Amino acid sequence: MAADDQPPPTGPRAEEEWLAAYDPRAYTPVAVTVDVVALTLRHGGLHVLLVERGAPPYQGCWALPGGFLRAGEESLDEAAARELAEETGLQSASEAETRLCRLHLEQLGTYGTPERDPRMHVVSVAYLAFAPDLPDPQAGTDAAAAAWHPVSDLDLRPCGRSRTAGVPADTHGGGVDGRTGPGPLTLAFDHARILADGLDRVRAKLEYSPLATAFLPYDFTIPDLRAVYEAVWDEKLHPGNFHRKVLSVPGFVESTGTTTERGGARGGPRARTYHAGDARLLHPALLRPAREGTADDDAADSTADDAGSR
Amino acid sequence: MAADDQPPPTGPRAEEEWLAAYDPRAYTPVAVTVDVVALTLRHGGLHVLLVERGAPPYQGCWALPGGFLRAGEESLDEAAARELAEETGLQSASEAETRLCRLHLEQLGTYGTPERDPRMHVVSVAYLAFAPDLPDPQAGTDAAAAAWHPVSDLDLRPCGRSRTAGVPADTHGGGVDGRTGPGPLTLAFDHARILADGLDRVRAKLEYSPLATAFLPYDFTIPDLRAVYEAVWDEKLHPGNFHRKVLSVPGFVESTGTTTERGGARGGPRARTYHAGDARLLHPALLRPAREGTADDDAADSTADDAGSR
DNA sequence: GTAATAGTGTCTTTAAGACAATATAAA
DNA sequence: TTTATATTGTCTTAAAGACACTATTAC
Repeated sequence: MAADDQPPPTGPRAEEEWLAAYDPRAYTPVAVTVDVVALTLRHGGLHVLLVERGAPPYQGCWALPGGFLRAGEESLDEAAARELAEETGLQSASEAETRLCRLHLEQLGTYGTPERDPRMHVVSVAYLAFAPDLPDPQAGTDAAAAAWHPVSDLDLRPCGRSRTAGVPADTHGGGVDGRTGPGPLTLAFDHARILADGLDRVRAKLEYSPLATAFLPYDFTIPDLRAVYEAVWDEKLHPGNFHRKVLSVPGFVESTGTTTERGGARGGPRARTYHAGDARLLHPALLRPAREGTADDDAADSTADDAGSR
Repeated sequence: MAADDQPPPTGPRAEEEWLAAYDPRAYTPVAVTVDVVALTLRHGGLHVLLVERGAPPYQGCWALPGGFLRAGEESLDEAAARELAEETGLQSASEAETRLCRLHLEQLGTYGTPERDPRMHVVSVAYLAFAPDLPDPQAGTDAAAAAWHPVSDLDLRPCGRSRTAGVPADTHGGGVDGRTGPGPLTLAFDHARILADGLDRVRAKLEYSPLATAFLPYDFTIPDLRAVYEAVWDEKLHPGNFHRKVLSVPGFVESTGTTTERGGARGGPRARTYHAGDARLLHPALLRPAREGTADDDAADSTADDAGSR
């Protein structure tokens, strides 16, 4: 269903309640927001876009960028794209087209426990975005501060166990590049959980989809692509086997016929360049090397999508 | 973020708007509902639970069971479980425990285009449920009628292209078992899309998760399990290879040491029985046979979850 | 008996992973 | 020259799929 049948206030289904469905202001409200887990690769490491909260709760804490769904005006996808454009500061149409056109945006999952926001019941639809190296976000637009943070600097443990709302995690002046913070940052609300789910998703998705290319510019080399996999999976891959394997998957990459201008920073021949092929699914998949300790204790289903077949 | 920063009405971020976030009744409302794609196996075929709408819009059409999120009272998961229990008529605590305890419930995705419900902006969080053969739903509880419909009888084309709201698809008296309908049924709202996404998800999930066992009673045979795969994938599988493969995946099934009482309906030896093992991910996966025509045109990412690794 | 099915064995092909080797470019 | 890296080759092992075979049960 979409909207009908018993409205929120419990009780038998009477006619007046039926009609009440047409005026939702009459009963307990729910807020709908959209949050974005935006990932990019900088200096060879995976980074996530965060904003610093300027007001309670969790004042001074970092949080995922997001905002209210504009009711009646936009879809969830549109709201996510809008929030991301606002928060990255890529607001001008030209820049947004240039930098965000290659952006991949997909729904991650929806989080809606009543107590996740102390003020009211908030249902947040989380999105996952991958983009090639983006510039530092322009402040002044929205949040107090926005910055790319290395994922490895964040505390992603199960939950914000100590819900001491508003404690500014001692790393206030972490700097705009987020790389000088002292200890692991804790995120506001249940954003650590959302980010963890997003990381699980992107790690899984690299296996059976060609989305690693969304982290790279239009033309790239096989070693570039390998660097994406190594950063996201946090594992070294065998260069030779990786190279052969990528080329063996139909539709993954297409040769441009040219090579890079220079060799690698530390020597080596010039690499050939490629761009993304037309495959939407990798066949066969690029399976992650089996981790011994992590045999079966992965999350088989935490929250949201896939629909990817193979 | 969860709830803060600019409230829906556009404009610069002023203090009064900030405070307005604490009284969401002040601006355009959004309704949050939860819809469930409940799948079960009956007579060897995949069936979905539908309810017949008793009021406009789409009066007389079939729709996914669902209802409003009870703001402040329950999480999304709880709302989905509640709706499913209500709609299947398994309301009594004992029955619900007996029949729904083995139920698998996971979030599918969230649908929120402004025009998906003609009355107002409704954001629907869709869930996917698998269960062993369930009884026919008890009417009288909620919707006008609820019934299991063979998935093959439904029209799942891209969209409800003819949005002629309220036309009762000529199959009004299709019967409670939903198997005597004349033509393919069309679903209300965007429920055809949601169902299609759910089917994509379950088909993909059988590959790398042991969830096929959620369609079966506690004890089952390998041929039972094969029947689940064949019904969901709509493909015949090689009995010998399937049998060996299932047994070769660690943690998929565990032998009970006994066999069925009788052989197959049409002859054959008694099969050994098993129950689900403790693996949460299949390793190696049971890959679907490659369809020639469907090489790459699957949906690589339509809407929501996974977080399943491999 | 006849027909159908459970379960196993074997073989071929494909893909993954471990190494090794060669060529090219930076310092 | 030295060192690092791109790219290709070879070999071993694991798994998928095709096919054949035996044993068991319903009718």
